[in-house]
Amino acid sequence: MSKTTMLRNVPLFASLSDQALEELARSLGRRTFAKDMIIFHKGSSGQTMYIVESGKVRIFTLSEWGQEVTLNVYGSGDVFGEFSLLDGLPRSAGAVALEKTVTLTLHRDRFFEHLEASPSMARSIIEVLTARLRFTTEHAESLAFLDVYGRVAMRLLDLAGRYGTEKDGIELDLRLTQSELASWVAASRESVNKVLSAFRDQGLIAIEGQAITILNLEGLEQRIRS
Amino acid sequence: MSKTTMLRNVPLFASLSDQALEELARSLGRRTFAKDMIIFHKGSSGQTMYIVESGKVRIFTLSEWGQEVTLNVYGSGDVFGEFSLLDGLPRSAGAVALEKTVTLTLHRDRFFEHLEASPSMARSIIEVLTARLRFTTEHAESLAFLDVYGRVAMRLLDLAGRYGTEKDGIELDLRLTQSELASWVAASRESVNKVLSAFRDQGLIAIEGQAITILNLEGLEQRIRS
DNA sequence: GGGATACTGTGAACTGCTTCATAGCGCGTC
DNA sequence: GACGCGCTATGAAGCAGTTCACAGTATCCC
Repeated sequence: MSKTTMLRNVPLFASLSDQALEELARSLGRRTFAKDMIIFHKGSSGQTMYIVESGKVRIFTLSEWGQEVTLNVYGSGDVFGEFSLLDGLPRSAGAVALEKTVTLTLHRDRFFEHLEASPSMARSIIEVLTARLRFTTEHAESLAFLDVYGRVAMRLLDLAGRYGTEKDGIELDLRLTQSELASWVAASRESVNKVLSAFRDQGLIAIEGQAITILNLEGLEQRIRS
Repeated sequence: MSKTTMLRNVPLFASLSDQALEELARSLGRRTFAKDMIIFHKGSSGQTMYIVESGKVRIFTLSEWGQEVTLNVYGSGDVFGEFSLLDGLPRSAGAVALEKTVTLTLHRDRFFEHLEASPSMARSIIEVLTARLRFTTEHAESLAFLDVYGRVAMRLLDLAGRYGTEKDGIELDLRLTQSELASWVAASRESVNKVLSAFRDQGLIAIEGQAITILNLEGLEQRIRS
């Protein structure tokens, strides 16, 4: 896939004009990371945004008790590190390559050069950021209202939307343990286990080792409305 | 207070240059609302941002069962309706004047005119939005981890930071009922009542009718670390 | 004042979730 | 193969928070 096409699929840039996009694409660099290589550390002063071209990246931080907690996992086409690109603040979490991964990179200075040259680009970036902020604000509040079933369902749907590979349902082949899933939905590992079992028994999902297949999207969605 | 000074206190515009700010100030209108007047309805296509010059505004929406839920209350110096200004999407909630209130207004078209003229303004807006997004994302997730005590403490501190009037502690003279507070922290009215009583007994706050005075900020902060 | 209305305060029963405990399973390694 | 290790599975006990029920208090209106 061309650099321009990759950029086009980044929500932040999705509504840019073809011309602006191609110019921006020319500023993209490319970096390759071997498996288990650290891409950046929490607290470091980030100046770069990454787009995953191939491979998989884990975003992590340390919990209060020094344990690594996975915040997110990104795959081909996903963007990470864009906050530091935009606001210049230090990285709020670390990133590590889960396998060999190739990324396109965009440097803060390059980005703002383009921005100054193109007012319409500023406008579209602002609109996208605002929409995202609006969504996050509304969404986040609803998290506290949901029970564990709802929160697990929500997270599964989120993952499905981002990684689902269609195949007798939507398959999630992320290698995530129940403990990780638990930390994402603010619940105990045991509760998540029981929720998953319940979903399986209801025919909403299928479980095979660490792979989860979503059989019934709508059923899961209904579990969210508390 | 002058229009320029009001603008300067809006986080979104705080880092603009004096010149840019004064130009923007000239585009501000002024609107006055009588008590209980609707400022805008949920779903309407907003084009305007408001800065409260004097008075008090309640942001509200309807719950699933048709009941009005207060999302926020804004007072002098606060900004509301900025999402629709920035992204052009419909209002996600309604706004009503709680008392006679005077607002400064900024129209979407005016705003973008200035934006196109000033690239550095775009930059600073993007940085502010991103910082806010970053904060919201990180913060919001922690909500689900907190117990009711923590969530109430958090909300009280938030309100204190925005409305606190220093006076033998930080006084919150918002007329908010326990039910409203409860809906903000995703808990039952009864639980909130018990939490408040506990905080009072611990000497963290004082309660007089619907006014709450925070006596011990640090004590409250400690209740947040789950 | 008397009555209606809205809010606060508080106990009792119930429930969802956590914590604790224990067992089983899969996999790598010696 | 046998042991250890990490993950999954499941049941029992405990607890935080909800729901329910009702009493008390302030405020507004006739």
